[in-house]
Amino acid sequence: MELRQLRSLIAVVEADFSVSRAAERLHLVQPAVSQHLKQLEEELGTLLFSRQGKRLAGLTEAGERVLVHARRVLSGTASILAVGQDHTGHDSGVLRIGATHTQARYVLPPVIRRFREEYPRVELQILQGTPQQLAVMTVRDQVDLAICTEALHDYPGLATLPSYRWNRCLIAPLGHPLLEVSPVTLGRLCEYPIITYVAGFTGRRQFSDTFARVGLRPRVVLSATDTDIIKTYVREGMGVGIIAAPAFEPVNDADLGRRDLSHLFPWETTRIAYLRERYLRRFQERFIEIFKEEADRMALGSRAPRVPPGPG
Amino acid sequence: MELRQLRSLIAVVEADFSVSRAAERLHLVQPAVSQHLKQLEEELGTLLFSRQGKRLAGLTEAGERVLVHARRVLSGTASILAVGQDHTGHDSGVLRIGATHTQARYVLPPVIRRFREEYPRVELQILQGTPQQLAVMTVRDQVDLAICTEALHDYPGLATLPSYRWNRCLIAPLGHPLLEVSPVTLGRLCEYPIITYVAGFTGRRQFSDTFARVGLRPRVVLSATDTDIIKTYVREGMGVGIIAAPAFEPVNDADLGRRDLSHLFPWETTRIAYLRERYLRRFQERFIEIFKEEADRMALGSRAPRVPPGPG
DNA sequence: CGTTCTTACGTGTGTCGTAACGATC
DNA sequence: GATCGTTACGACACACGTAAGAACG
Repeated sequence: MELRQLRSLIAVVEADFSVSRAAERLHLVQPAVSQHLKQLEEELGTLLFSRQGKRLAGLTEAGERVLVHARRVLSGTASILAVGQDHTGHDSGVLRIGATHTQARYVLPPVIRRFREEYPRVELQILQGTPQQLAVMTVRDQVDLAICTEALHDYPGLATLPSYRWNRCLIAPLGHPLLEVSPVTLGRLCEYPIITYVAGFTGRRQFSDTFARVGLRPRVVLSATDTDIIKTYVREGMGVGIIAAPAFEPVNDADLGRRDLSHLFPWETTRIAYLRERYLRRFQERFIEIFKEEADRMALGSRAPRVPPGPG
Repeated sequence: MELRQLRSLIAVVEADFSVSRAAERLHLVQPAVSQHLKQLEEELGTLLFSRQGKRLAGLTEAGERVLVHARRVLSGTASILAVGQDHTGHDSGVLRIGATHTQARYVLPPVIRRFREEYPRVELQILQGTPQQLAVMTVRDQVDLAICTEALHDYPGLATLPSYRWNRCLIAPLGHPLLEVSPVTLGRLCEYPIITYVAGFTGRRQFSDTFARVGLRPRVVLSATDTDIIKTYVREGMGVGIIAAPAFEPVNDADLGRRDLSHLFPWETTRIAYLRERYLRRFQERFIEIFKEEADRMALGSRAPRVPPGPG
């Protein structure tokens, strides 16, 4: 068995079972990749691909199983290379961060700024996606770190560190009655059209559950994945927004009124996730540190409780 | 990076940094192994070994880190080969079981007997060790499955399945006063010299803690790792034995009296451990099944509670 | 002086690329 | 007929083994 054979296996799977495209990606010619697959199947004594004629159609059961471990193997070699780069003293490399829009837009900027100062030679990549997608990207080693609030529990291969806790706030055009009335209750919220996140994003599940538990049905007239979109339509007067508190920017959002809602909803914990077994380079660990520091600083301004030391 | 380079790295470490002996084990000549190490160090740009002159003395920090992942990589390739063997239909191979003496002597025999009938072409190896050693052997992939009650919690890389619960019983020469008096209490036990397991074995910690918690100090006059040894000295009249109940054999031990002590001590859970990430071959999973079935059968004869479904 | 690792060199294996062939939509 | 995979073949690379040299106890 050779590493190149495993690389070809994975490349073919990720190229939707096109050997030619896999070969391109690997900077090889197509017969070479074909040979790798053949050699693997011969050594293992089993077909890894189901075929339709000559064309590859999918993985056999054996193929699925092999794939899992092939990924582990190559992840291991990547870790080994990373150790090397860490010890050559070059603080250079690539840091691939997976984040939702809310994280990338409102939470990450100060973190990124500090990180860039410390590691100017590290190329930063921010890849966006739904929490679900981020989790998958992380286990597939397409991002180094993922930052999100949801969907991480289902992947035992991921280690997750709690980074900060947050809750929601209400935003509305200045002068809106909900900004004046005291106190705000779940019932009051239901009297107005609401704009918030779509399901699967930024604590939407807990949001909905909170109302459901007391038998209320909020009138969500619009939901979006991005806080920006929510703000936009709040400004247009389509309804009141319920957003993650860290996403409110006092300066840019001075035209909007804001009220804290942490007495109404459960606190959410945003976590940093990465592949449990992989080697984290120095600057990757440092990024996590900076993130936590900035998160703590942010928490000082709010009433957020400390993150629990809980397990991943 | 090539797999052979990683193999050489590991072999050299496991040969106490002798390149020649590593080469022997790998069925290579010594310059070949030297070259592998050199290539690895060159590719990573770091020394992996600390040297005294030409001789290798130990691993550098980078070397230690690389070693961890190199093991993962080769464990992955082993899993891939195992998938292949599972799918070629040959139910042959090797099953390496790590067990303490108590397990190997009193619990495993019926399991092994059934397993051998089902898989006559699988070679069985029973490797003995302390629970601590067994855990290490498992993470190093020197055994496939380890069966023990202790020391597994400290290794996050291990998956553990609860298999059966057991408690202790008292053994003494027939006619011994402790066999007659009713009921047996911790206090009564302290009146007699006791023979039981050494620390780190077969629930010795819980044994000692139980007494300590009520301020009693049992007079342990002899401790051993093997139940056989304990029985021997009980027969010689050196004291009463406190052993794992499954280790009492009504037929062979007819010359000894026995009393259940499960009302005095906490129940222990024996677990089956294996490397979390590795692929378990069919017959390996089947062995676990058989083990659990036999454990259940054994539990029917005792008052043992069902194993909890708890996590690994 | 034996042991152990390094360096040097030749041979043979095997990997990849080119090219021609076959199948499938 | 264009696309995609397989087969055939040759050139180049390189991994291993042999053999000789250098450091260490």
